[in-house]
Amino acid sequence: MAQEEMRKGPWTEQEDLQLAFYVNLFGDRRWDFLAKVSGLRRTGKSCRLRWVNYLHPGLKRGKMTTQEERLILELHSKWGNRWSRIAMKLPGRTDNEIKNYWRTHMRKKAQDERKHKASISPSSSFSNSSSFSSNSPDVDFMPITENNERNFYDTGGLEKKNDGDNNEKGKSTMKVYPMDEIWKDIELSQESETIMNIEPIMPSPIWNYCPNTLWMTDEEETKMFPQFYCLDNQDNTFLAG
DNA sequence: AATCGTACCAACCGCTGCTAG
DNA sequence: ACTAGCAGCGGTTGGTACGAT
Repeated sequence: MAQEEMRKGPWTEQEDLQLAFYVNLFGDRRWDFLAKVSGLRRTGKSCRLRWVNYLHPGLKRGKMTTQEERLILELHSKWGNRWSRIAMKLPGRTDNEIKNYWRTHMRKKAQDERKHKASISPSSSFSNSSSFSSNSPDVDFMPITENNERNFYDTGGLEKKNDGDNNEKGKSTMKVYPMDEIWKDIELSQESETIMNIEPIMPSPIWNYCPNTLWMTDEEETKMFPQFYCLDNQDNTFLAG
C-alpha cells in the first residue's frame, strides 16, 4: 500500500467500530498487523493511539475529580512528566488525558502565580531560582518557559538524571515532597482500585454504541458486521476486509 | 451578532527502548 | 553482537467549543 493513502485526522464512528472489532478479535498487540488486516487506512501507531486513548473499555470519561487532581499534582511532584506512570495510578485515565489536563490547568496556575508574584514584588523575576524554592508543589514544578523561562513541561532534567525510578538519586537534586505516608497508601490500594472512591469504570462510546458486539460469538459478529468480517464457509478461515 | 481569547481534547510526530531474528 | 521492526512515551499541534467583550 502506498504511504500516501494512509488516512489522518479525526476518526469516524465507522473506523472506531472497525478498530474495536478487530482489536477484540486479535487483541491489542501487533498494531501494524491490526491496521492492515482491519482494512483501515491508518498506521498501526494511529490505531494504537485511538484504542488506548479513546476506545479502550476501561476508560473513565468526564471531569477529573478533586482527588484525581490532587493525586496528579502530587505524583507529578514526585515523578515529573512521567505521564504513563502517573496514569497507572489513575485507573481509567490515560497518559494523554493527564498530560492535557496538566497542560491546561497547571499552566493557568503558573500564570496566576506569575501575576500574584508580580503584584507582590514587581521587580522579582519568575526565572529567579528563589521563585521555585517554595514547598508548594504548585510552584515547584513550574519549569522555565520561553526566554530563559522554564519550559512548562520540562522538569529541568531531573527526570532524565533520575530516570524514573525512585528518587534515591533524585532526593539530592529534587525537593522531596513529604508524601511518604500517602505513597504507601497509594501502593497498598493500587490493586483494589479504591484510591479515591473511583466510580465504576464507564464504558467508552464504542461500547455504548454497540455494547454487546465486542463479546459476541463469531456467528453474532458476522451478522453484525458483514462488511468487516466474513468466514469462509468452506474451511472456516477468517477473511479480512 | 461578531470577534476574540481561552480551555479542552484528539491526534500526530519524533524519539527511545525492547525484542526477535 | 548486531539490526530491523515494533510498541510505547512524551512533546507538540490543530481543531472545536464556549465564554467574555
